[in-house]
Amino acid sequence: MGNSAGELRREGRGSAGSVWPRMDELPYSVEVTDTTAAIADRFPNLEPGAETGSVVAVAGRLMLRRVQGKLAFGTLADHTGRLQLFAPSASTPEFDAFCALNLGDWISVSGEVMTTRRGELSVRVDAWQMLAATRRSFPDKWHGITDPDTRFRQRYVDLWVTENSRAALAARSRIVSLIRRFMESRDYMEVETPIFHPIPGGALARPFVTHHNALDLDLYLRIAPELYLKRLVVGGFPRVFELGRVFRNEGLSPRHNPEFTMLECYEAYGDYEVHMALTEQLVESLAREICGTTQITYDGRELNLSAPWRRVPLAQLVSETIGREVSVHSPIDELRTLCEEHGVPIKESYGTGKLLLELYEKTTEHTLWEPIFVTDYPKEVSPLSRDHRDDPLLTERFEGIVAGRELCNGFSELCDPDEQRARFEDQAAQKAGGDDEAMAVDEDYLRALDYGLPPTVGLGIGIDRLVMLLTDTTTIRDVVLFPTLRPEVTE
RNA sequence: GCCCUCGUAGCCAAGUGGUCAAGGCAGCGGACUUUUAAUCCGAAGAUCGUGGGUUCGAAUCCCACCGGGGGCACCA
Repeated sequence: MGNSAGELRREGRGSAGSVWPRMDELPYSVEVTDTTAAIADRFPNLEPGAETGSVVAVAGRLMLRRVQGKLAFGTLADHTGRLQLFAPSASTPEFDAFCALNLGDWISVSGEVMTTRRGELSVRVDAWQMLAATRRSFPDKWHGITDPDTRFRQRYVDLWVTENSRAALAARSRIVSLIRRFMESRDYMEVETPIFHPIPGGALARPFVTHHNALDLDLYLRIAPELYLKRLVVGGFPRVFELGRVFRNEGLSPRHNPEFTMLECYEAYGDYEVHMALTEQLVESLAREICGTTQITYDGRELNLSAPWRRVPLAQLVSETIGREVSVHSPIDELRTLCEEHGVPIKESYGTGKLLLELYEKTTEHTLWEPIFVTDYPKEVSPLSRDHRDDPLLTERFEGIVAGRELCNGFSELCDPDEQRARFEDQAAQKAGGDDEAMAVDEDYLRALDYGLPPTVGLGIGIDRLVMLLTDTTTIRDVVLFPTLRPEVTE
């Protein structure tokens, strides 16, 4: 593909000459009193031909322009919306230059708020100045950009011409802000733990590797903050959360970006029931704030996010799907046969827990639409979760599934250092056996557990997917400002 | 990584073997004092992603490469 940057061209400009504007003529600052939305809010019901006597100063980009000889109309866009500019030649300073503005130019305008004969709310251009010129032409003013590649690479243009883009990304910002407020209102303390990890841990995933020169040390970009956050609980902070980027060296898809944002939080003295309640309350409150309702539409289907959500053990769900009673206690050959029957690829090394999980993921997970907590995952596939109080082969772990996709993962935390060491060693053996995603033994984390981790529950929520859910978008690239792409080829 | 699919001017977009590759927007020149994607007139703008090949003839068919999208695999 070619270099698809906007065409570089700025000539003519009517009588204003070919070098206009000169960069040294552009202002260093400008007064702005109002956003376009604030003006629309303040004057909701003006009659046609009204004059308000109210003078405002607005700034943004000129998105449309309608010049008719001695009278010109413009449409100014800012981050809140659009507003018409009304420019009669008799009163507009440098009227010809105003008419010669290009679509996309940054300008500021001050003047009286009024309405036209047709009743359109406008600002009369009593004074104006250019703030920055576009020297590349803006996309088609009606069609915008349709090519996703161009949209993601030139997000700075996309945000102006694709309303959904701007709306989804603004919603993301608001969701992140609301999450912070929610957590703080429950006495959680926000912390920042390392992104460089000497031992990647806290999740099953392949990490990115980097290198520190002075220490001559390979470091890994974190795949999860989990183990550091639990060290902080050991350190005496009973409620901590981190809202930050994690990195996983995996394929890209409409639901995967190599760097994504995760909320992780830990609460001492609680078990997994506590965080199931927290999750459903958080999601419900976000839905109310962002969507105005808990009865949302996602990908064309209705979905009710109201708490409480169903809680169903994983083995029970699988049993319902395949019409046969199964559990981690089922004979391993029976589970292998069932996997085969359902077209689930398996490995010799899989125990009953892993086989059950595979069955669940391939046959059941995608069928779950309404929010549900799938609980009591096999110990074999949950190396950081605490044993289930009623069944030694299970853990007190849950995943929240919404619209057929995993939204979060949480569990009563494994506090027993000996048991944790055994689980780490089991993981390390799998890693030695060629599993790139298995965990390594983290001796310092084990030392922390030796000092005592109180009963604790932890939770991780994928923020990108949560934003997708609440903004009704089906591709993660629509909720990530600058999604990972191959570098553009430039000649 | 594998499979399918797409790539025509700054943007949108017709054209699927046959004269000099439609049209629109933006940009440029001109007309126009209440428009709403304003309208009208004029001129200009294209290595048809890149490189090979088949053919008398390729945007169109074949191969490779580059980039995108979808799916599979893996995960959140």
